[in-house]
Amino acid sequence: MTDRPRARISSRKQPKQARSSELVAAILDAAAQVLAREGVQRFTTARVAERAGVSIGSLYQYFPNKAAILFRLQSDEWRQTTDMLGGILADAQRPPLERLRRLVHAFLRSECEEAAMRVALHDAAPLYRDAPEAQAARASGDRIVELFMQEVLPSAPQATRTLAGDLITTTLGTVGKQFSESPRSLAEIDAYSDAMADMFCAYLERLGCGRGGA
Amino acid sequence: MTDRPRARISSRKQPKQARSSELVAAILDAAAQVLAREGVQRFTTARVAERAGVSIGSLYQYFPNKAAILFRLQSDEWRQTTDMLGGILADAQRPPLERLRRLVHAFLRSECEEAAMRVALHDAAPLYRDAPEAQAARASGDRIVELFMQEVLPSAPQATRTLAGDLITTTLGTVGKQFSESPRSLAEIDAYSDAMADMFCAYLERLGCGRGGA
DNA sequence: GAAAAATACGAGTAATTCGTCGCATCTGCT
DNA sequence: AGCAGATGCGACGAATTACTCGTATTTTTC
Repeated sequence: MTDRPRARISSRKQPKQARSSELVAAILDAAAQVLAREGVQRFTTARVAERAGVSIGSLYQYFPNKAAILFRLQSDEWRQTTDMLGGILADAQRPPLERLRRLVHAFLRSECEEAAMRVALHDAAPLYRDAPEAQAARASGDRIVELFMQEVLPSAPQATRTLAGDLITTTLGTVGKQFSESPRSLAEIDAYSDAMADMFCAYLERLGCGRGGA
Repeated sequence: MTDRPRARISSRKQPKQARSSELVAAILDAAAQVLAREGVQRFTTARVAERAGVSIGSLYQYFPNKAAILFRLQSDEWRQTTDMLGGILADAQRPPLERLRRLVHAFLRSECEEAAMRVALHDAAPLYRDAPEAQAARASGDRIVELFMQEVLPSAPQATRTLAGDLITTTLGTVGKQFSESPRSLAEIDAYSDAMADMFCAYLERLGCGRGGA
């Protein structure tokens, strides 16, 4: 824990012409493919460049190093996921616990899509985990959850709410990751989602002591 | 997902004299240290051998490759953990849900010990995850849980029980792993354990429909 | 259309890695 | 003591890796 390779992750150069934007897109696309098909161990800049039909030199004009490519993929995933989850939780029409159940279903479904890439991306975490950008990205999701928890547990003490929110978020994320490592049928996904939602709801209703929603 | 490096993990040679047993022990000890201090990226056979005060050639006489060392460390961890958890769950004196709560506490505490090594070991999973030995090891833990679930949810249908057991096991494992990635105080560990146990108990009691233990 | 800027190229470098193999040393046994 | 097998050694080969840099090509600007 002394001397992990410090990752510079900030971008190297912004594409200004159309062709370079396409090049960056091609690289990201190829990176996702290489990651899914070959795994982290064989994820190399040379392979990504080759699959993208781009020279290795061009790749390094827009990404300062290998970790930056991986982080960019992960970052795009995170943004996409938080947007989706934020949308579901904000739907004021439905009772809170039903929103939570929908969220669990949506999350597990999305985790199981492109599972190979996501698993490999997770395997690559040690390459970018320590980067400050990564920690900042995580924080934004937490705020959404905090608001939801205030709605569903208005009378609980702050500490309890934060702890419960953290537990649910962590469970959803880590269990979802683990779940998606094996190939799953739609029926399995729904069954597991319902079980997880049941668990969350039972927990929250007990914490709320009879003042539950659904 | 086509062509991951196939890991031969079976042992190369059994130590027959005392000195070679000590050598193997020294290697495993050094491996744990290197893993904890340097992380997976810098976990190399040469570094392990050097730290163990042993030549690289000797190392390769007892371990067929790098993955075998990591797998051996992981394997020892698993055995130790399953033994502990099995002991707690088998304690017929206490009501089932109290045993579960104790189990959660014990598991989180043990995860937080040697956290650095465990995190790095987890990062190394892609190196041995596909090995058949690893999958066999996982199965043994599941049986213990299955028995416990029969005790706490005797009237629930088999499918429900299995699903709930799987969910709880997975949650405990993955959330515990994530939780232990940050340094934690004893108070934090206890608070988080209680929250997790609360969640499990609320879930199981709801499933059991009023026939809970604690 | 020419100068300037942006983009693309890919051979080459330096470093690191795993794992082998031939030889030296040690241990137990008669 | 003396031998055979077990153990220990570490320089070395072969492969892979991330990343740079000088040059060629394309696009934009005037």
